[in-house]
Amino acid sequence: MTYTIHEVAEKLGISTYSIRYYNDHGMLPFVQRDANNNRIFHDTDLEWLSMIVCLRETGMSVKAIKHYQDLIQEGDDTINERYAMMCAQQEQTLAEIADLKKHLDTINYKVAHYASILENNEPDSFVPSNLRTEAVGK
Amino acid sequence: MTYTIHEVAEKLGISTYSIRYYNDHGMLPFVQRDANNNRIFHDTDLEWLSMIVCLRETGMSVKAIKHYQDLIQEGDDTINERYAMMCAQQEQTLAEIADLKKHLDTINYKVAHYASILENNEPDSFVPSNLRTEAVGK
DNA sequence: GCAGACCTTCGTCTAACACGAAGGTAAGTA
DNA sequence: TACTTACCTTCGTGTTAGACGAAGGTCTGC
Repeated sequence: MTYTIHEVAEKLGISTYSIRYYNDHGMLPFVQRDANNNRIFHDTDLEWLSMIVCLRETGMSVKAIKHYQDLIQEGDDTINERYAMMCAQQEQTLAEIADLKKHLDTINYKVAHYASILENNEPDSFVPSNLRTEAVGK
Repeated sequence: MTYTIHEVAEKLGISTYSIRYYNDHGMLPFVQRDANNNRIFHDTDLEWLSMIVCLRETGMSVKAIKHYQDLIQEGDDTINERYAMMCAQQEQTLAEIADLKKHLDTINYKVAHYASILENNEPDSFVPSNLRTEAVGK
């Protein structure tokens, strides 16, 4: 089973630009070409790509992902470093989720604030209207 | 109580570059200057900045934040649009948290995988060692 | 035998900063 | 007074991770 770059893009929810970018930067070294030089992707490539997407979306840089992939290719001696990388990524992702939840609270507050104004038909000028009261809404 | 740009940067965990960038792009229109033309920040500026940080970290573009701020300055007629913006942001943030949690599962799997290899002193070559088995680790 | 739909590579453009350089000002100190 | 240190400013370029258009090749269907 093989896929075109467009099929892969759709399957993984990323752009063809990104896929070429990853390929050009050595992050997909096994992608084959057909007689017309078109990239052809196998399921294993898809798996790798989805790992790349996972790492990118959790904030790992392209450079670091490339390094991680190089480590894998170097073999068993690099398992310690790979382990460290994934631990760091785990921690960072947990921290980001926590951050987002905090920010979500602020946004929830804003939504409720506006909803109550709209419901009660209370104009904002009910409260002295200036930017200050708007800013964080504590 | 006023603050220097460095104090604000430290307080909010962002760079002075970012603060100047936001200021230069009209997102902090009330920041005053001292006799030497240095920016001086008040608590209300801090509140605004922390709202900017919240929106940026939940993925709103600088341009959209500027627009939101313009809406606030335009007054009560824009509450509907502001409400819509915050609702969209709320939804997007919820989606991103969900995404991150999914990715975290994948990373957790990797961490456990490496941990078990290191604990049992099992070399990776125990399993036919190639990139494929590494990729997602399902 | 040509249009349309793909594909490629190449090159420029963008957002949101990051950072260095050049130069001004203020405070501490020898 | 002169000098150093430590800020600040503006200006301009560099970076990351793509997004996108243009030019041109190739396959397919009519």
